[in-house]
Amino acid sequence: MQEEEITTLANKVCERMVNDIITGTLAQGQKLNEPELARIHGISRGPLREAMSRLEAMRLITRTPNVGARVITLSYEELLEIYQIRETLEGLAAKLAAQAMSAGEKTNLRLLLNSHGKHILDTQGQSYFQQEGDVDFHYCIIQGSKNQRLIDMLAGDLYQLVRMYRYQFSVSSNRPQQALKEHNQICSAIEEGDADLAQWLMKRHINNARNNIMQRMQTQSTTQDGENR
Amino acid sequence: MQEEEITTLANKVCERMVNDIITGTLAQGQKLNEPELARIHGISRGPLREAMSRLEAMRLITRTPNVGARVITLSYEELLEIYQIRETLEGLAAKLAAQAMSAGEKTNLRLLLNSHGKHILDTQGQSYFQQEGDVDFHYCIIQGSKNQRLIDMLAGDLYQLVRMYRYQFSVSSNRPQQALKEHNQICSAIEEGDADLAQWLMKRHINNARNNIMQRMQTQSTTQDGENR
DNA sequence: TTATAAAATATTGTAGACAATAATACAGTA
DNA sequence: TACTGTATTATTGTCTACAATATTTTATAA
Repeated sequence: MQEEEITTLANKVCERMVNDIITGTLAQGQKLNEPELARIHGISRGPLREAMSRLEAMRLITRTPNVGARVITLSYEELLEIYQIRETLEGLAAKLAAQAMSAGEKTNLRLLLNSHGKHILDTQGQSYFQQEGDVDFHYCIIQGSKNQRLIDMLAGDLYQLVRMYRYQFSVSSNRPQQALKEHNQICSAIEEGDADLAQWLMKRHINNARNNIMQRMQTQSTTQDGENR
Repeated sequence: MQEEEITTLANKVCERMVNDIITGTLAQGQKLNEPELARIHGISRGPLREAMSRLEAMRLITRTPNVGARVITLSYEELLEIYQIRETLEGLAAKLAAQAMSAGEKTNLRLLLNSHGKHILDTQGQSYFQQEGDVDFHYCIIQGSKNQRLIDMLAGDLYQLVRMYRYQFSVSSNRPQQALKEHNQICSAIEEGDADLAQWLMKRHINNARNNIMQRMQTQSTTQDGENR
């Protein structure tokens, strides 16, 4: 088999750097030194700069000509912006999914939620898995919309940002049961092909998630802002 | 004064190539030869490849490792996808603008529409200007939303795509009076701070525009598809 | 004549060196 | 001591050359 997943150095390093930024290995606001990064990843500066061009396009880093690149810094305000957009776009995705998902896809979605429910019963402290499970659910619906550009937007740059906020602010869901209930409601609406209801439920779901996260960020606020400027 | 607008070769060439793709100088589906392009723009392949990385991130070109890059090809289906997304996002922008625009900004928006009205009276055939004027109006509202990420999404990649469709399919508005009327309605709602109405009107406006464009594309269909594959 | 395989060519991917700009350290002066 | 201008260093931007892969051409055999 030649499932070698052919790719280029720039691609591989780009992926790695995305993860480094999201997980905080490359800290917020950190200056990115090209020769050093090239050495770390074992490549030359050419491909590295291509990777950085893509990171810039994803808005994970900012670049100033002749000065250099820095990792972005997250903010409460931007998180609000992102959730406003997610609410609208994922609402659209749910609406389209209710119209476009096949019977098989709907079945898989239901099975996914069942497994989540079982997992919550088994380990009622493990919120990390729930977090990823939440991702799976939303990811399935996004895919189900069949709108490729919408999929690219939500499952691409925007999703990386959401992941980054979750990692860096450690705001995994603390309400897995409630979230699962809302997921089930959305799933039912999709199964019944009730597009408008699916859209409305999804928007409310994301709005709830936002309020939850905001509340938790308030409490722990001003914990970040560290050694780099 | 040193308003030199400092920038890099990759940036300049990227901008130029964006325009070449949108206007069709680089035709849909065309293979992009790196040495040739580098020669044309008078730079080496390094910066050129950085520019292409950004074009790829904007999804104006597609790249296959070890094979090369091609300009994207537009399709009826993708245009539908884009309008679905625009309807949602610009609806959100109108809603936010109604809440966030300053008194001065609202005044400017009204003045812009007045000048459009005057222009339509003066030259009732000039649809190209109307097209750009339409852009100005939407652009103002997007900016007025004050949601920077939303602004980036709508005024960035997505907007370039819309421009590209307009150029390549020559679908400028053939209903300037009607469009202006709808613009005035939206403007009024924003002036009154009626966010929900502004959102609803904007969604309907874009939906109308989409129907108009689709109708015209139907008639001229299968006129494209040319000499390059 | 058609199909297959090998050679030749062209194109992309990568590395390293040089040039230009910015950041830093240092010295001189008020 | 504080400040300004200069020299030094470091970093980014760019170019050229080479390596690896893909494409095209040519030759050979069925």
